[in-house]
Amino acid sequence: MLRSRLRGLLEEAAAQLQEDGSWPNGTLPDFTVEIPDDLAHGHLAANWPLVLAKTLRRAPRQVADELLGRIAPDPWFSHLEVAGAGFLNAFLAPGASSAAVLAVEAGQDDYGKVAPGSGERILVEFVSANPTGPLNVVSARAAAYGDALARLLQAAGHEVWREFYVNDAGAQVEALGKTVSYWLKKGSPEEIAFPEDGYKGDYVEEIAQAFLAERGAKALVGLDPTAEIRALAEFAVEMIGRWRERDLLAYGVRFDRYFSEQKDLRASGRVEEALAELERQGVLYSQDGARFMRTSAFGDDKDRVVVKKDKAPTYFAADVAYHWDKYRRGFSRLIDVLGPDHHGYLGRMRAAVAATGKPAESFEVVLVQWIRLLRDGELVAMSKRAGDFVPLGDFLQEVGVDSARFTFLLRSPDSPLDFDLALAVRESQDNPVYYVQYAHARIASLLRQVADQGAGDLMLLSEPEELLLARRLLSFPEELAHAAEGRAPHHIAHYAMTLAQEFHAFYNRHRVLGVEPALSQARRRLAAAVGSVLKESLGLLGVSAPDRM
RNA sequence: GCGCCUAUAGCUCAGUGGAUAGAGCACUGGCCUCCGGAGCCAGGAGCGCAGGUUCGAGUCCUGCUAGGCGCGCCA
Repeated sequence: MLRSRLRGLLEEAAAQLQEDGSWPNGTLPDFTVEIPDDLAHGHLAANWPLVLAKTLRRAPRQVADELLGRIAPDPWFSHLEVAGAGFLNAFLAPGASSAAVLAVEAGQDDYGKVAPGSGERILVEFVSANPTGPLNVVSARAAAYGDALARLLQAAGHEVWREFYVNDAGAQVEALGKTVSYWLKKGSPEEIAFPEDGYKGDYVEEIAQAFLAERGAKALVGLDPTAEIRALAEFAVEMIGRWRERDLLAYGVRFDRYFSEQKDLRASGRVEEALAELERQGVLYSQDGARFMRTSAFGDDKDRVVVKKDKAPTYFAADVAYHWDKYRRGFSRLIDVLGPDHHGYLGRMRAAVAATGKPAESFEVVLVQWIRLLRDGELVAMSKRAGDFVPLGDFLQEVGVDSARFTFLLRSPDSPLDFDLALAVRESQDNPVYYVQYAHARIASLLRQVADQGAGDLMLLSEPEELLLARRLLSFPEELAHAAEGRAPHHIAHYAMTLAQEFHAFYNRHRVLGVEPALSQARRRLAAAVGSVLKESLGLLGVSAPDRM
């Protein structure tokens, strides 16, 4: 909206120059319009003359002058100037302030968003933590990221579905069942040794107690050991699932579906169907008694086993089936948000997608790096199996939802993050999120006090601080699109910080109340517009925008 | 050994190939008779190392160093 305005002006000027023969015809190279840090470089800066210099074979500044001579007057810009090596710097005029306020008002709470239905159908899978223990703080980052990404994509006009893959089949769940069994029998004549691959957290004992309370010891009578462990595992997974949903809900994350590997894939025959599909595609072959998939033909390092010697499908086979099923449900794009420990998996998964005949670029993976948990500078080990982790619920209790989400979303997903728990708790009051929320509350308070007495005159918004706010507001749609495109919610967090900062600066320097009515009303509308965009930004991050704090 | 991510201010991190590299926290000094001082203004200090591409590199390429993670007929 903002950048494209300047871009349009420049392109028109260039078209004229081409038309009258001053410039050669043909496609001109692309250029950037950026928001400089230093206002001396204008509100906006374009580098086209620098880029064009080679094509046109003349000095950048001369190109700039030629462009400048053809640029039509525009109400958004007071003037443009040539600067530096050949930048075109543009300075905003009150027309831009006016346009900014009107645009935000017209958009209601959807300013900058793209109407739904214009985009793709996207399935975002995230968290997908093993169902063998309560969610811990490591999942918090992935949950914040995946949810914010989903919100962003929705804002960008896509239809988005959030899914959590529950990996509830296989050895680890069995180990969980064995551990529950251990606790049930502890202290009784049938007491058994703690399972070698058992889970050490206290929560398993809690599950055993709950089993006794809800089902009673009789529930296991007559079951053979395998059936007993299966029953206990099922109970445990269910209970952990309830904890999981409770924690995620408290965190503001709601999944459209928890997709069970056991029920939705294996029991329903999806794995066999997917394998049959792969057979049809002719990408399977037998070797050493196992069934292999020719993933190496699609860019993987080597071929992978899908059916083991013992005829059981591998975890990989289930995952192939899962993704195949996602496409079959009508999604045109899949985004997997995974931990860095899964990256060894990407090659074969991409190959699998390609092998089922789907366009490779429709399957995206975002690796969210670990957070390294520290407590007073000491590294905290985090292994579910060792029972040494910080549960999500406790973490949120200590740090707070808004504070936690904002902290995670301020960072790019591929940046490893050191998170000192002691520090986070101590400093949660200093969290940048409050800076943004404070700006919003301040505006809400202001609006409670300044009566709406007409439209005022938006063209009076000509102070430097007002023009900066106009620039920031006008850039929001582009910022949003850019963040969605780059799968980068952290751009929105930084945008919100900057907008809040620019509002605080404006507010400290200028008064809304007690100035002439036409100006007062214009400033009221400007403040309201800022408040509205702050709220939208925070909303995209899943952070609340309180009117009072 | 191979692969992925990372290295920017004292700390935690931003930075679509552009100008004098930014923010928050921490530290120092100023700022309300008045719309919320959880705020504003000012100050110091930084791109791991070496090459290359480019008019221009924190950004792209190569090598090196350091840290994290991964390389099963486990899940």
